[in-house]
Amino acid sequence: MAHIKAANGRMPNSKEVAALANVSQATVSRVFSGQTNIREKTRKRVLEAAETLGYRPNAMARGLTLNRSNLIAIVTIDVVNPHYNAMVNKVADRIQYMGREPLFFVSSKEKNLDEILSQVLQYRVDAIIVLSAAISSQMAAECEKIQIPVVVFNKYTVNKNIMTVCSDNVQAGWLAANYLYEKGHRSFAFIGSDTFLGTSKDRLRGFTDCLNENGIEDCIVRMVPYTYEDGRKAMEAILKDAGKPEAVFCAGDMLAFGAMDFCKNVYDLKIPADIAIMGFDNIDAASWDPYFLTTFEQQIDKMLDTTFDYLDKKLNGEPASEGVQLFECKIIERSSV
Amino acid sequence: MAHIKAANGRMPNSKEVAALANVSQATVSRVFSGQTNIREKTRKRVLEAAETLGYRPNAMARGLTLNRSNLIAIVTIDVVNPHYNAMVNKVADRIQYMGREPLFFVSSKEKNLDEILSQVLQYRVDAIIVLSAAISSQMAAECEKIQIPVVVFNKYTVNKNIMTVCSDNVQAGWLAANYLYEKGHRSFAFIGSDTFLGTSKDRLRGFTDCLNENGIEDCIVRMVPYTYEDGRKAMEAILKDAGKPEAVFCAGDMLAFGAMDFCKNVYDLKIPADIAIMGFDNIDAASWDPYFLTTFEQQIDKMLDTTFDYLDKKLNGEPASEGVQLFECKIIERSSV
DNA sequence: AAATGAAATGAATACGATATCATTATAATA
DNA sequence: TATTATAATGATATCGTATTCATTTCATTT
Repeated sequence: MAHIKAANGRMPNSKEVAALANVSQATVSRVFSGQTNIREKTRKRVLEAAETLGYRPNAMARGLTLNRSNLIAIVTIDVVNPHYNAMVNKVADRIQYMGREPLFFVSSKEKNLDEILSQVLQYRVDAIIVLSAAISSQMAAECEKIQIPVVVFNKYTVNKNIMTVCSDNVQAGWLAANYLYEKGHRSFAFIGSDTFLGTSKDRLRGFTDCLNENGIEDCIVRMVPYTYEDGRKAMEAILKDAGKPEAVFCAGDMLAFGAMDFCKNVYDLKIPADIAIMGFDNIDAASWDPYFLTTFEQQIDKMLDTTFDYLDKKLNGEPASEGVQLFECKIIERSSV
Repeated sequence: MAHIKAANGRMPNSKEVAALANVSQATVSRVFSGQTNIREKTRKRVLEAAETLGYRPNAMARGLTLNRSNLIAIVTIDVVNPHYNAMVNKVADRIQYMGREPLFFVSSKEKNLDEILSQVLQYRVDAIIVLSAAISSQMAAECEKIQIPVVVFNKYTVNKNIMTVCSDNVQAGWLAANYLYEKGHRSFAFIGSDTFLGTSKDRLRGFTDCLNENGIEDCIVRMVPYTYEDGRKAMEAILKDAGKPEAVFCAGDMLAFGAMDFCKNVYDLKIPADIAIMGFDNIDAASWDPYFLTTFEQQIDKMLDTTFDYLDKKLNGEPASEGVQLFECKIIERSSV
């Protein structure tokens, strides 16, 4: 069925469809914007003409008149992290599920977030979801002014006026220490990631808080980037400089894998007999044979529910309250502790 | 610095900026579209006014007049696969690097590709990059008609008129068999993924071709989804049903990991002494201690170069030839063979 | 068949930018 | 200073849709 007749490398517009269907442009518009007051006969004629010409409504023109783009911006950071990537995918899925399209913005070291948001705003997106990055209060104010809802996901922001959906990292850190302490460990190390610095710091704070409560003041701390290699190196540094701790808490499974492999294969330590290791995120590989890592699981789906409930309300003009929503992380017990 | 004065939840437009700066709207437009013929004094005045009002050009209005959106669509499939995710990230990066924005479309089982492309076209994207999915020739024809360049990445398509950038999977399969044969192996199995069925089939074809050339007719074949678990199960089935082959070629590292772990931990086989295993993609984990997997590396960066060279040319109106571009895969030798 | 109200359609305009063409200001030359 | 040539700016049409308001068509009732 050769249904393409667009003349000159341009897509046909509603006017041309109207001409072919012998109706006004307004009628075509009504058919495609799902209005009800259209005679069935007319609607059919219009749809046929559109099919013949290969017509598709122009989203930009529509956006211009409606003053909304049907786009939702996802602002991410540039990092290879299975857990993070999976999260991004889920967010994109949800956006599509609500009938909108995800517009992607990756913030690198060069471009700071404000610069990027400035770009984002050019597209008159319906909403903005920022993953693991901090938004300036100035930019937040601007978004509020022009009524673009913003959700900051997985990054604790102080601003009371924007929606923040985040795991309770401080609590998780505390739980980790508590769990390890109760298992009988008395000397500790922490490997965090400066790629997710805020998150790592929170986890570390909860971790040391709990240790302090139990009268333990010392905790070896290494902050490194976020790769397997970094986990190995951090572990090496810990073992060399400070001697073997009884338990290591890693703010990321990949770091934990590196640490585990280094302990096992270089220092010939048995896990958990000689040293206990705990991770974070529960990525797929955490349940694989060589690791079977005790780790934390974030309630991503619940967090997404909250995020999109909020956005749905906001985008429908219903009231919705901002503020920080914290979600508990759960320990997944395996055999590395 | 309170620089936001947008009145009523609407962003200011160029007219308002013009009024404040005492120039015509056209002049504001010229300043923001980077024209040169503007007196420095005027430009400064305009920029100040814009800053005061928090003005940002409306990308939809601009797109409407220019008849291009500055958006490039990335059409992906919904799958958790580190290698695939990394690829998607890289594509997004490149799009941003060329000054455009990536618009995401995830094609699931429910929505077929044509339906999605129909959506895509509404946004009048400048170009479309389809990852690991097949585009119908009808849709390809339509895109060509309206002059939207399309690149199909990592999925072999027959259509001669659209640009296809793909690893040479048949050759890679052949190379795998050849490599294993030369290492002395004489009985083989293949684990492929029906998530990436076309790719797997090509690799299998090359694999068996080479085996046949060496007088080997038998090859156990399992096609499964794409997870670690699937790799385990496939391996289990192979060992149970067909007995232990000397070498297994997996069309994906995750499958290989599952297969390896099953061999090691359930059947107590030594790798590579008892059984050789070869993977595909060279994801990060392939170089980790527990696996150290011999695998293939795709020349993603070169493929992206080709992709974006093509797009750059097309988008600048320069001639560029379509067709299939195949890229060799390289064996990364480690210790699983 | 005429009158009435509701439903369907058309005409005109707004949305916010770019680009063309006309006009004015500026600089360069005689 | 008068005369050009050129640079800078302004006025206006245009892009493709949605929407308001006016008008026509249709079905229903009398």
